[in-house]
Amino acid sequence: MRPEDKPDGQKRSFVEEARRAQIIESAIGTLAELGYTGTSLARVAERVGISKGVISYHFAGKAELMEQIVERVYRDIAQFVLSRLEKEATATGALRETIRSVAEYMRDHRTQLLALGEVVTNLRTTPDGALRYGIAFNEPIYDAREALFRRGQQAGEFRPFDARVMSVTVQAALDDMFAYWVTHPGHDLEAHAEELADLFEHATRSEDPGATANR
Amino acid sequence: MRPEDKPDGQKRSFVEEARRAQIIESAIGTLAELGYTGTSLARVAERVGISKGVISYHFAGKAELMEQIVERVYRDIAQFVLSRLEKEATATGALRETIRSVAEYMRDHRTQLLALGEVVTNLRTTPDGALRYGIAFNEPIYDAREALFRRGQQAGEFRPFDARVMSVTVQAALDDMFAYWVTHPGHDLEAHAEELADLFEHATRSEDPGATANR
DNA sequence: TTGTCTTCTGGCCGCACGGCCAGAATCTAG
DNA sequence: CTAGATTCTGGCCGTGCGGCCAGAAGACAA
Repeated sequence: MRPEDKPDGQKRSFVEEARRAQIIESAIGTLAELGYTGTSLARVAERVGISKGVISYHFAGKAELMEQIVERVYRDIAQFVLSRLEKEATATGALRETIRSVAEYMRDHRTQLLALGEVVTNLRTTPDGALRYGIAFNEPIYDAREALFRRGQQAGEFRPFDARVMSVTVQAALDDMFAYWVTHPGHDLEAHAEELADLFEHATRSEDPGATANR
Repeated sequence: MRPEDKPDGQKRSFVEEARRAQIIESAIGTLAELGYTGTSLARVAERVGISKGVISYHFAGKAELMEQIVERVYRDIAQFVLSRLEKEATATGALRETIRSVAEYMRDHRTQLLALGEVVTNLRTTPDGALRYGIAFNEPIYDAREALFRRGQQAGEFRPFDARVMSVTVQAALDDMFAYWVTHPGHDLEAHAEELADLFEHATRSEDPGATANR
């Protein structure tokens, strides 16, 4: 019996889990180098040094492999950033720390994030051609950040603005900071992040400097 | 002799140009609906109601067809936005008008911009797997907007900030405004654009309100 | 050592793709 | 009307893909 046919989830052997991780990492590397179109099961297998059939043995198909990549990378970055935010009391500080921590994660996980981008913008599972993830994929991020902005507005730290638009824009700024850094290897990622933090501090802060308490 | 073998460019017959345009439009529609992977020459031909070979007759290959799409859409939007900017005297006004005009273009050219995005993020012509366009594609936009920001800074309208980061971020905000609108059909694009204009006005304006003249 | 369960190999299958071409159809100039 | 140029058809070709499987190889408990 092939293990990927199991109902869902529990009790995978250690060896099996190791193989799955190995294949996932190979797929991540291939995605980052050759893009989604260039990532065939044959190439992923070759990079590990195994036969192509092993992937079919451990994963239900190419789609499941891709989804595992998204799940793993997404969970990882979310955990990293959220753990950093716990220490921040003010909304202003949390916003700046969001940008800093994301930049730091990008610096140390370039390959994973490139792969994530490839899958999110290309994987289609339904026959109608709709993207499996797409932008809607960011919705949980938008929601969380929106809540942060509202808190800052109620505390008087932030001026009144559309929290949803601000959330979307922050995410866009972070995504393109990454994309720009990837294509400009000499670019100073840290400085870019600080510049972004300043940018959004100016964009969000209350017009009246004295109104720090709740009005 | 096949017309696509001509040295480059001039004297294409009217009929031929019409066919090329027809095929390009079909490709744009297909890209917008089914994405890059789903856009085969067969499907593009089917949508026009012609044989697949006609595309090979009028274009050197799939890559040339895709490049023609980019060239056409890119030139169109650039012309639209630049014509709007001519009327603006101040850097602040030009920034706001940039955002407004791009949003208006998006509203009226949804399909074209979807297709442009598909090609830019997927077309690879070199065997090493590098993207044909990628983010570097935005470089002329960055340069022009950077010049605008510097002018505003010298005029005292804008605070000191990194003009390159601000340029990249404005473009990111516009791109994601489009992406968000595409996935949320009920979203108010115009309101989003105004919100963005406010956002960047706060982000860029000089700290000292009195310093409107050159210092 | 033997038997069973897990894991892997190597290769085959059908499919969709982009490219290509021989010849048919259509248009146009003389 | 005729001859040549332009445009199109329909189908064939090689390639690479994801999926699949029969049987070999390895791990391990009895």
